Amino acid sequence: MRDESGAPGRARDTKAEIHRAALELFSSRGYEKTSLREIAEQVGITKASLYYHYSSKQELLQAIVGTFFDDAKRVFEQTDGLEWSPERELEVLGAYLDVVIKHRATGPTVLRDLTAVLAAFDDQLGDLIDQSRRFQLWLAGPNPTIADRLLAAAAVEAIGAVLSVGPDPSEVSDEDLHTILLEAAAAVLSRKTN
Amino acid sequence: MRDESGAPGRARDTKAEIHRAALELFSSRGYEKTSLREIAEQVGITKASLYYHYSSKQELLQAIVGTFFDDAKRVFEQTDGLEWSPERELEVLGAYLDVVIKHRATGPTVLRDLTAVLAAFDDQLGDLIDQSRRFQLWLAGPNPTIADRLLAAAAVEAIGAVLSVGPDPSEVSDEDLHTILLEAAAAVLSRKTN
DNA sequence: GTCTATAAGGTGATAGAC
DNA sequence: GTCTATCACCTTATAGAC
Repeated sequence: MRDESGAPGRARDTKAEIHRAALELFSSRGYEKTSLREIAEQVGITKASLYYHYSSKQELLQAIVGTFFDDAKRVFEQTDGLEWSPERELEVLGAYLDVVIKHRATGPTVLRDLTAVLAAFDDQLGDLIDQSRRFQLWLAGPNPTIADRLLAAAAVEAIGAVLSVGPDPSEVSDEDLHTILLEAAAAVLSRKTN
Repeated sequence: MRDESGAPGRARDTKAEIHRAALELFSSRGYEKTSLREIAEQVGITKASLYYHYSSKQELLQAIVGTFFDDAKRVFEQTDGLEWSPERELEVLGAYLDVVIKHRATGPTVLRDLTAVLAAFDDQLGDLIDQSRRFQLWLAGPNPTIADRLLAAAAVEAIGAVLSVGPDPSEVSDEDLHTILLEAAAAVLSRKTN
């Protein structure tokens, strides 16, 4: 009766280890190609035990990618009803960049098996895509041309270069990463007509 | 003895239809989640017949993505031993952009199931990654700082915004796409120290 | 919390008739 | 070129003992 859900006792270690092992395997081998047997093996338990902690493979994926989506969603929502201005544009873009930097360890999993990720978030998917679209449209500025919208998309893509450096901060610090890529994205947006 | 390999007789239609159906299904449902049964069903043949044309699922994927990789490789190789200059930088970037635009229909498949694609090109993978890295390093210019290399990566990522518009040229023409995104990528590269 | 054992079903691939 | 029939395998998931 000691460590149920709140207490950080031994019981939670297994769940955390499963999470860690899954993230690692999903990132390197991909979601579909990683079987629950492999994850269980790496942790040192059996498949059945794994099911005690996570009731499905999808739930495991949701636990891994979910926090990233939540954070991203918060940034997207931030622009709803917000009046556009050049300064706010940079602020919002910077906030999004921070989210990507923070969750860059989960980045490869999202990139490598987007299909599976999308399937796992099937119910929230409509909202997410919608908000992402509104986010990019907001970035495009007032009365955007098609070129403006394309540039907004390119700016967001440029931020994805975060993943071109490894997850450890050996080469570049998070601050440098933020500064350099925000500059890059801003340079793209500066090509807009407004 | 009429239509063997060269002649465009009826015989080749099935193979082309398989290719088309597979591209469509891979793009929408993903590679791993698309079964050969589904592809065969869509074409109106059986799985076994499919195997007459493509001897494995991987071979089908290779046929779909292969031409894109070949074209991309050619652009990458182009920079080997080529002396860097601002003008050439734009030329090379434009050539890469053209390749992405040309193959944008296969883009989603590569993006969505990168894992499977990488597995299918296991043997050529070392070369491809190596050449891609050299390509980005060349783009970074002479004596690049870490920031320069990051910007080169961001420029390449920005070009990926091609996929944010659909595969049909209804909204934007290929020429406009080229102009706008080349400008965007150039804007990113202009932040470099050289 | 973890185990063994097993269910139920789909997968890629092959053999051989037509 | 296409079919029917089948194989061997692996998967996710569950039941119930310890």
